[in-house]
Amino acid sequence: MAQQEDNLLKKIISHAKEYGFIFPSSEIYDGLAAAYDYGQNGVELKNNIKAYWWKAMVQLHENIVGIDASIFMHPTTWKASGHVDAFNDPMIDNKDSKKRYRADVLIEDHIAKIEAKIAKEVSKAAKRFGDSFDKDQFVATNQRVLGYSEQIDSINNQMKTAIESDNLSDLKTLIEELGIADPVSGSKNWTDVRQFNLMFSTELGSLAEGANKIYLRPETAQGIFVNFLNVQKSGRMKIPFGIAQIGKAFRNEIIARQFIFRMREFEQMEMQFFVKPGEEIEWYDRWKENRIKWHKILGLGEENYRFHDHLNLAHYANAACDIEFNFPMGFKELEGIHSRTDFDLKAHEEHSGKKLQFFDPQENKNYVPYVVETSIGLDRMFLAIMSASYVEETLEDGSERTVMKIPAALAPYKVAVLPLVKKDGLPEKAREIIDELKLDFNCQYDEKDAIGKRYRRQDAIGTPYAVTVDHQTLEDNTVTLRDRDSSNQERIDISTLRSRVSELVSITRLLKQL
RNA sequence: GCGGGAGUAGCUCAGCUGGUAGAGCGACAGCCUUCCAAGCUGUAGGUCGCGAGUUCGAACCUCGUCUCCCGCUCCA
Repeated sequence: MAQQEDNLLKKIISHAKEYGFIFPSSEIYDGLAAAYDYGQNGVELKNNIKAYWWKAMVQLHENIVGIDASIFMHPTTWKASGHVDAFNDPMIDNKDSKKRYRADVLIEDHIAKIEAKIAKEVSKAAKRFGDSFDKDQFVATNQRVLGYSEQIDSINNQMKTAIESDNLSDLKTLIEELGIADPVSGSKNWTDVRQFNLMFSTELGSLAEGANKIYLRPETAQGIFVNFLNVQKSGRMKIPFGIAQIGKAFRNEIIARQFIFRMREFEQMEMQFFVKPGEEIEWYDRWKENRIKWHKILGLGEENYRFHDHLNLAHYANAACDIEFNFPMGFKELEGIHSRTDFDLKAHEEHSGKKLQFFDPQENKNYVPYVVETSIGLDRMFLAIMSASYVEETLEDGSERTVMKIPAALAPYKVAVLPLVKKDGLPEKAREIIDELKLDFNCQYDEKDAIGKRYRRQDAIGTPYAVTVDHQTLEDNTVTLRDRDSSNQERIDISTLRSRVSELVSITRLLKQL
């Protein structure tokens, strides 16, 4: 089974390349790890996904508006958001077990062991002294406990100094002096401590001396938070309201793999919804429901989705879950829905000195709104659609076809117009038809090779409908409309073609179900 | 970053003990053909991932390097 799934991912990667969906970045130079380019068909699919999301969020909600914030942001943004501290981890590897640990966590675990010793002393003493036991006094006077406490303080100080001054070799020395062993193997054979900063940085300003270090945003959310007041004031928005954004984000992942699932440059579709404090859980639940519906309407299979509730919440959240999708490599995060409390806006208030509050006329008071976030990885959504759509079918006559059953509304091309043969005026008639259709739909024209082969080509890129012009067309102005998934054909009048196709492939049809 | 596997035409792969680089499919042009990868003719496309070394001679042997896949790790 696992092997089958691996094969599926491989097949999708290979199909994506062969049919112009996704190419490895700078491939002629051997590629660049974990960077991919969207090709001629990929970009169409990607744009359609964006359109479906944007319409569902912005167009359908009168209290949600969009923005497009800059990728570069003031460096203080990332101090406020916590990324400068939290995205900066000192890591150390054990050479024997090949396990990697955060150096500070190893030291903290060691401290926890000493604390456990103190606790043991305390409980022993408590037994000895019975009811007359004064814990605070014991801790303050017992020589052994005092010794442990001193150890802890000393280790903490050394660790803090080392981390704050970015002195990684001191950190390693500390680990060695404490005799910290790999919890798995017991080995003390450590590599040097290395800093992993997940944010990409660059210099702003052309002169190196005057240059300021700035970061490529590791998430799009902060662009929304810093514009909270701008949008609220200029758009006369009233709580509850949302701000949506589609844009690139960058993370220098230690390991970026699994095709476009984890890339260092990726695109997010995020919506931050600002609510009255105390109502956030109610809205969190509503957005969970709304978002899963958005996914299921696409028809990729309801069994391919599940919620995963977070038990360990991030520092800013009071509720969080993922919508997971059944990718070829198993169920993995596709979208996150987080109740971020007022953490971000408050942090930006503190760092900027600006009030980021909403005056509630009903309550007649100001407050910092709470935030419910929905954040979906566009590239992951792309992969989800590719993997759920890829089908190898054996036909009745025993031949095989590979068909991308991409939801019609998202397919790169909506219609292929095909003259049955390349003579008798059929190509001319087909051109007439496509000239009309291309005003509304992304169309393809193809007259090369036998008709069956042309159908298969369209199947491979997921074109949901094919219009075939035959000799009867010249007589009565009718064509056949072939359905990609069933291969069934219906004969319809050319004059009804546009409305018929529109009905089948429009995003509107999906939106109505939301 | 560590360990394992792999890299030859657009794709799937063959290529013997080191001796001038191959097939099928696909692509392109044309012929033929009235509905699901038919047939015929022709064409294009590879310094065998890259770089060094050994050798008279390297796709093949050695070393290095890059990229991809799997596992570990990480994942706001």
